[in-house]
Amino acid sequence: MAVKAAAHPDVEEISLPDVLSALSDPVRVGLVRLLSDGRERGWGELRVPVAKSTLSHHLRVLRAAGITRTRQEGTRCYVALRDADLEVRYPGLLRAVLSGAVAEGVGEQVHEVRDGG
Amino acid sequence: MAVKAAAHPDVEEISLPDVLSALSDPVRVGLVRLLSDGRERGWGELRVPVAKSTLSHHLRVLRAAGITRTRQEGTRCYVALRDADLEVRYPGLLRAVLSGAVAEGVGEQVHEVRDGG
DNA sequence: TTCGACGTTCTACGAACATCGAACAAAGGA
DNA sequence: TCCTTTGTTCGATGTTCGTAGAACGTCGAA
Repeated sequence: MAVKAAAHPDVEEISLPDVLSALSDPVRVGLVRLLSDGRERGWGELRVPVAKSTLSHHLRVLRAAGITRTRQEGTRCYVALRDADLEVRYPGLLRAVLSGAVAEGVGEQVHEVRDGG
Repeated sequence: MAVKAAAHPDVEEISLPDVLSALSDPVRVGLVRLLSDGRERGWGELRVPVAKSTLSHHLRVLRAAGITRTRQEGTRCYVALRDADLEVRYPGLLRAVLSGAVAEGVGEQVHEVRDGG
């Protein structure tokens, strides 16, 4: 199914090992970096050097860990960071991870593409 | 060898994915929680519900990730948290992880044992 | 209805991981 | 020297993960 009622854990259900495990993959960290400005992205805007099934897998892991939220609009899906929820659950964690990732260049393989880019 | 020149990465060599991956295991989080008061522990003081080879493995992962430091004294080994190094490398990360772990009870399977306890 | 675009799921595979038991090596004491 | 203690390493096992290709389902347009 192109559009599915993606399972998003409630804030209370987010688990620390799941979050850290999800963030231990450079591709997923790159996605989080891209989304860290708070703007939502369509999946077509994501440029990741993996097959689309693999990207779907990574986005599912992020979603299941409670790190991102997916919204459907017609056939297209949009993904956004759940930064507020994460801040409530793990204050300071996201910022610490992001600044570390930027400093080390983790996730630079993930890029963004403008419409028609 | 009971005593080995354990490989500790330099502060500059610590990698974020390695750190997050190391912290995504509840047993290792429990060890970090135990050490989070800054006190050094002898391995005999660590009560973990795993075989000693498994404990050795977990401590090696933590050491290789740069999270802990191991010191040898005779036949015994002592382990301590590299909290200062981690704070330099990833400011706020350790505290965020620890408070989340405490809130969720992650790593409670790891206990401490006093001499003769 | 037919077609194309989009994302999910299935299946498969190699790599990495957590775990254990057993064998091994080094330091200290009897 | 022999033995105990302590921690490492090896071999084996079952699981999970990252990855990809192929098939499928859904939506919108023609």
